[in-house]
Amino acid sequence: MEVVCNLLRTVIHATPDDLLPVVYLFSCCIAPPHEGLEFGIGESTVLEVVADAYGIALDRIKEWNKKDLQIQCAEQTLLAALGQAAMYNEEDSKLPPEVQSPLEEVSHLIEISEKCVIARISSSDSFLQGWSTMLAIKVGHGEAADIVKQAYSVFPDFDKIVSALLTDGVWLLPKTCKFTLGVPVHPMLAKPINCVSDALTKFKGIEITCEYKYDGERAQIHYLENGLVEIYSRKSERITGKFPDVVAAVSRLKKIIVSSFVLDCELVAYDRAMHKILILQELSTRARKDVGTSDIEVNVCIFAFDLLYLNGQTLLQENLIIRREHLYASFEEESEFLQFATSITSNDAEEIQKLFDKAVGARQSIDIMQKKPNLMSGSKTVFEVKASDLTCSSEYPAAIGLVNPDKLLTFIVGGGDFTFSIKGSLRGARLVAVAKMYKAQEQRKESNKQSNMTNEDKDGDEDADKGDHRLSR
DNA sequence: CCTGATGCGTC
DNA sequence: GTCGGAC
DNA sequence: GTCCGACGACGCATCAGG
Repeated sequence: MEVVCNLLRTVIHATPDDLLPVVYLFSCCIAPPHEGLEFGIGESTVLEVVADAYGIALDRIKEWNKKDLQIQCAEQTLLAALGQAAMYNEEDSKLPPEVQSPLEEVSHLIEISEKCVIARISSSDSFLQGWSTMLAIKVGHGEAADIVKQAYSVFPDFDKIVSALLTDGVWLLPKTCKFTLGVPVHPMLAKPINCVSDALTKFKGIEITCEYKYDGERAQIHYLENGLVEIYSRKSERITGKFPDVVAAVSRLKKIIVSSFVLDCELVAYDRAMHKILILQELSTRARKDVGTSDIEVNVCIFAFDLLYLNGQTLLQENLIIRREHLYASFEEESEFLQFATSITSNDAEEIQKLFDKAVGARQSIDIMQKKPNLMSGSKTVFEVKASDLTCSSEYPAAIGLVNPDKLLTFIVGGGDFTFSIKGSLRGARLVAVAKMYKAQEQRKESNKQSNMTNEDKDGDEDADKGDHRLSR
C-alpha cells in the first residue's frame, strides 16, 4: 500500500503525463471495458513467444507446458514476467544460482511475476486504495477513497477520471465524472443465499422487495437522445450487434414521452408462439457478430427490472421502488417482447416464500433474489460501491501497457517506454511487440550476466524443474 | 471448402 | 454461474 | 462477511491445415 502510494505520488510529481498509463497498469486493463480494446494474447501465444525468444521448438515447449512448466493465466503471466524482467536492476538481476536452463529461467520469471501479480491484485483495489490514500493524505481527509470508488463504479473510464483528478481534484470528482449516457455503469449483482428465511433474518426489520431473476443474459440498454441504442453485457462489453431485435423492440416499446433511458434487464430466449421462456442454452446459440434482423432464429424477450436513467436525468440516487415506478411508466409491456420482472414488496415470510415457490415451480430455470438492503429501504445510496465493483475484468488481469489511439503499442516498464508501431493486424502486431520486448530483455540480461555462461544453453531441457513452479496460491 | 484446435464470451 | 480459501 | 481466485459447461468466432 505504501509502495503504491509513493509510486503514484512520485509519478504525479515527476511525470504527470504518465499517470494515466500507470493507472491502467495497476488496473489491469488498457481501456474502458466498453471500448473493447484487448490484448488478445492467450496461452498458445505465450508458448509461441517463449519458443521464439529462446529458440526452442514449439512442440517441445508445448510438451513442457503439459508437464512441468504449467503456464497458466498466460497473458497475465507473460506480461507480468516481461514487466518484472524489465524492472530488474543491478542488484536484483542475478538469477538464483540454481537457475540454469532457459526453461528454468522462464519458470523463474513466471514465479516472480506471479508474486508481482498477486501482490497487486490480491489486495483487491490496491491501486485505488493507494490512490485515494494518497489523495486523502494530500487533502487531509479520509473520504477520498470512497469518492474515487464511487466515481469509477458509475463512470468506468480512467482516461477521464485521471485527467479530472489532475485538473480539478478529488472533491469535484462527483461532478466531473458522473454517470453518462453511453458509458455502462457497473451492474449491481445478486448475492446467493441458501433460503428465504436466511434472507429474512438478514434483513430483519427492513422492508424488502423481491423479484424473479430470469435465466438469460444480463443487459444494460442505453437509449440516447438521438435515437441511438447501445447494449452492454454484464461485463460492460458492447453487445449491441448481437441483438438488433432488442434494439428495435426497445425503441418501439418506449413511451412517447421517453427521450432517453438506461434500462437494466435480462434478455431471455423466448418462444413467441408458445409464450414460453426457453432455457439459457437456446439463447447462447444466437450468432454474436453483425446479426441481421432477418436471420434471427432464437427470439428474446426483455425482462426489465430497473431503470437507471430517464430523459436526461440519472435515477441512481433514487431508491429501487421509485426507479421501478419510472420503469413501469416509461415502457409498454408486450408479452412477447418486453415484460417487467415479477416482483413483490413485503416483509411477510409466507408471501415471499410463496413467490419463491411460484418462481421455482412454474419455471424451473427461474429463481428469486433479493436486492441489497440499501436498495430497498429507501436509502439514498442506490448503487452500493464495494471494492469488488472496481475489480478489473479477470480476463485481462495484468495488461502492462496500453494501446494508444494512434496505434502504438506502448509498454510502460522499468522507468522506460518501449514503443512499437503496429503493423498489420492488431493481433499480430502485438505479438511482435511482445516478442521484441522479450528479446530486448534477454539481451539486457545477457550483457548483465557477462561472465556467466558463454551463451544460452538452448538444449538445457533436461528434466526441467521438479520443484514447485506451479502457480498455486 | 471443410475441420479441428483454440480463444473467449455467456452463465 | 459455483466453490472454497484468506483475511 | 467479504473478496477474489479457480473451476465448469456451453457455443460462437477465428484460423491454420488439409
